[in-house]
Amino acid sequence: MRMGEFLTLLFFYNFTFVRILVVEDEKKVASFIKKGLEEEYYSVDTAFDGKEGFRLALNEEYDLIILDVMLPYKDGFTLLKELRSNNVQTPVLFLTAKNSLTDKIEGLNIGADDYLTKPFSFEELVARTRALLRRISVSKSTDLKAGDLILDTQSHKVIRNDNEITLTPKEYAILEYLIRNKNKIISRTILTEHVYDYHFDTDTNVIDVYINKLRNKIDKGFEKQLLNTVRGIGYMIKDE
Amino acid sequence: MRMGEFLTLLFFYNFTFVRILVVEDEKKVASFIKKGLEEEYYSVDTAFDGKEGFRLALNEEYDLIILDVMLPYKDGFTLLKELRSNNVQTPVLFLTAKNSLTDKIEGLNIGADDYLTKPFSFEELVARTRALLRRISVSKSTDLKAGDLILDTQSHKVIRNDNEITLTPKEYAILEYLIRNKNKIISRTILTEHVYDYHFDTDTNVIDVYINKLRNKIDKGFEKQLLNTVRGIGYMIKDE
DNA sequence: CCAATATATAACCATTTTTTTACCGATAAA
DNA sequence: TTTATCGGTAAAAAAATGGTTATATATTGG
Repeated sequence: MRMGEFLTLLFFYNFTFVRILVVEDEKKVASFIKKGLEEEYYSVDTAFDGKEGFRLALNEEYDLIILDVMLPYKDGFTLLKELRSNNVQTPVLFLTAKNSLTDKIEGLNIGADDYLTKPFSFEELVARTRALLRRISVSKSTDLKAGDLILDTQSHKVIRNDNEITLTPKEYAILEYLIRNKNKIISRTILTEHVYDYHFDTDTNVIDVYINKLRNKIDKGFEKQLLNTVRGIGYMIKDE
Repeated sequence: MRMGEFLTLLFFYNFTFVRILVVEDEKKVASFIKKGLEEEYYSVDTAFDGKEGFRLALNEEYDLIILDVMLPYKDGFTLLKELRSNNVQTPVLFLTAKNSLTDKIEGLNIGADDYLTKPFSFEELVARTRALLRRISVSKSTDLKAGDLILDTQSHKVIRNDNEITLTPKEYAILEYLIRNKNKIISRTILTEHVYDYHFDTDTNVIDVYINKLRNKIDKGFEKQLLNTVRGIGYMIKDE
């Protein structure tokens, strides 16, 4: 694989999902946020202490970090400072337990992009999240197209020939990746790696099976077949 | 004048702010309109480009939007279309720079309530503003609709197919929220947050149970199902 | 054309999510 | 006090999804 291709893949990998890291020691709160944000179609990781949060923020690529101030091992302020000094510029939304800290944050101005005082409404959290993501112009709201097929990234539905087709999450994930990389040959390995977290060889034919399911849903009965197989390699969605 | 009357007058003239958003990139024109309307006791916000206008219109609650057609970043037509698709039904008064566009507006009929061709007299603007506000305050119905279902926000009753259905308070609360946000996917988290005051995870299936109760009351026996489930996320009321 | 290999498809099952039913306690009405 | 209604819990039933496996079909090189 040439470097150019590799970079292209990385590029698309990052923009397919909007990734959010939640660093919060109260597991209930953490899983509540995770669940809620996932219902908004974000991809969410959680960390329960400062160290783990730091490790993840440093090694993975997130579009947003939601960060509790009070954390075991390493508090939010320190964590953020260390991230910034490691050149991690991911926007951060602070969660503060007490009102008293609010001024501190405003005063400190240590690079947090926004903050929220507990207890907060989930809707508010979503609003701030959207605002921050918009600010750095990460958006998942534009429709994707390939030929006469429209992929609605909001509702995860597909429209072709005026009728609406519902996709399952897995079907959607595969189709989205293929459309984002349309006119490029996508190998099964890459596709698997993207849709699953497998970073190793799996001798399974899930991808083939899902391609078949997708074909039944989006290509069946149409003149032009969007899902093309590239023998020996993988698949490609064509759109001139 | 009795005190009561006085208060009533005060109430109507001062305390019920009629909020108007002016989206206009020519700052001179914008501030001219703002100043003039404020002298008429309206509360006026301004935005100088389409994006900012969209943000404000979406997040604040205006009674009227005065919208220039030619705007940076996002033209007036697009802006309006996006607002409508986000269920913002605020009446819009268009400002068009050229006469030639006039017909277009009439033809397009994209949901503008009135328009004014530049240059206009301020008096004319005020007149149209009054007319629009009057029109909506008269026609303002307390009922909510989705398809052939009518939700009476006064009596908390529902009418579908000519027969009246009584809802319990909880049923009503859920249905009202869904209808107010119709054609949008509403996650269980958001729905729970609105119907209850929980701002944390509740590991319960009340929402599902109530959806079931609602379905029995409003969807049973009908061809078109209003309450759609979005697997893994929540529910949505559809109405095209 | 045949054997080898790759892909497509159908059937199937485990798991997860949603729907439905039954029931319980609190509160209001009779 | 008894009865009915409502809000909510819990668990069974039903449906959708994810994925495996087996088999059929297609493609390629020799």
